Amino acid sequence: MEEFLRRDEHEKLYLKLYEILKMKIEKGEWTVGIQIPTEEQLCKNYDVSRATVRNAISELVREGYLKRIQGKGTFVVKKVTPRESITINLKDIMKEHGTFLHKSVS
Amino acid sequence: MEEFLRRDEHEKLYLKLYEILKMKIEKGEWTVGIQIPTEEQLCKNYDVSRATVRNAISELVREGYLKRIQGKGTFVVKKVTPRESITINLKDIMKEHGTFLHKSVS
Amino acid sequence: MEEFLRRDEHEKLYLKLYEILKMKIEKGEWTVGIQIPTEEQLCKNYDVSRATVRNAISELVREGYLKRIQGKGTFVVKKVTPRESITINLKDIMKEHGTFLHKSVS
Amino acid sequence: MEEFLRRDEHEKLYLKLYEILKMKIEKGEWTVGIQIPTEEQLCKNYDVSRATVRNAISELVREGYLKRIQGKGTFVVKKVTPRESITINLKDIMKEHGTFLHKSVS
DNA sequence: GTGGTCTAGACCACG
DNA sequence: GTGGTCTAGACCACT
Repeated sequence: MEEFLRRDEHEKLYLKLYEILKMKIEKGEWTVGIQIPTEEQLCKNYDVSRATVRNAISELVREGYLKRIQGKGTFVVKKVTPRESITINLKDIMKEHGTFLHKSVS
Repeated sequence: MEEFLRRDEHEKLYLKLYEILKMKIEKGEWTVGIQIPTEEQLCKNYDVSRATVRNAISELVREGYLKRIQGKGTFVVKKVTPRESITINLKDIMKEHGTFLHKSVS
Repeated sequence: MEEFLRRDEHEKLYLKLYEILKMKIEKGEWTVGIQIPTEEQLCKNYDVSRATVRNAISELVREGYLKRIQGKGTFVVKKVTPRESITINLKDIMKEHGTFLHKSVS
Repeated sequence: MEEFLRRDEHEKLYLKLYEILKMKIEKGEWTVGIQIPTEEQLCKNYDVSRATVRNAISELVREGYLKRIQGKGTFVVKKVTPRESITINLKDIMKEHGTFLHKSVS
């Protein structure tokens, strides 16, 4: 509900969500230690399936920003520093998924 | 299974399939709102490759008759009115998408 | 929604639900082969926790009336014959699973 | 068809499949460079869903034994040496998934 | 015709 | 009542 996830571009949905969630950590909306919304809730907020949500979160877990604890929730464990933000991370993503982000973000 | 798609003529396969599918909408066999068979199924039914099926469907999507939704299926969204029939339509297409149809069609 | 599950009595909640579900099979409301409502749905219908629902279903699975298939659902696999009715059955359960039912049932 | 994947034990299906596939590499049935069966085929062979197959393969990709190439297939890129086999790997798995494999394998 | 993403929705394991 | 696994089956991107 809060944000928007446009389907039109030829960009992967789960990567769009990944960027949004990462931004929340970088901007300080989600600080280290807090529990983020449940997967179910994120499904509703962004109107995507749970697989898409899990895919986005998994990437952030792989990078060490989030930690999942079964039965409890998903938590922020590392801050995203602005400089190691999007542009830099794109390289990691591109390594794994090939080029596809032609994006900017000031 | 149902139909047959002969390769012999010097006509593009996907255009033959395109005509068949369009006819189904025009004849009312496929009405607005219904989900058409999956790409996989169409491959089997007409014994053609995935690319051929997607090419045919893509044309119908471009013309606004079908709509694809990833993870869900392909749906009929507009009726084909009889008068804008096959032969005529191909001309329209060629006009609009000159680069798309590399010619042909007897 | 349909039924009500009062917490007041000194009876285990999951046993009340167990009785209700068993009755549905006995009465023929749920016949062999059908899929019963999801655990999630039962939680809502009777306003109980997931654990309560799973406890009740587990007992019916143990007795051979229901079968759970991950990713698919829970199904009725054996009819409850009227004569092996509730009160009697609880005794049987207690005999077989002494440690399972920690007692009670007025 | 070839193997068997018993559902009964409380072990994750995708890990059972993971072990089977890994064994094929270790035993030399699948050698470096060859293309393994398609995901679709593995679904049929072991009667599991594609998600389960992908989960099993993903683990082997993470460990560097397999490599997926979109549009082409999945290939063996590193041999499983017997000594770094199951027992040792279990540590990695246990780190990620907690204890659950009580397994042996000579 | 392969692997990649996505949907929808179920039960499972753990707090 | 959360995250974890699983099913079933669709379209997408690429070769």
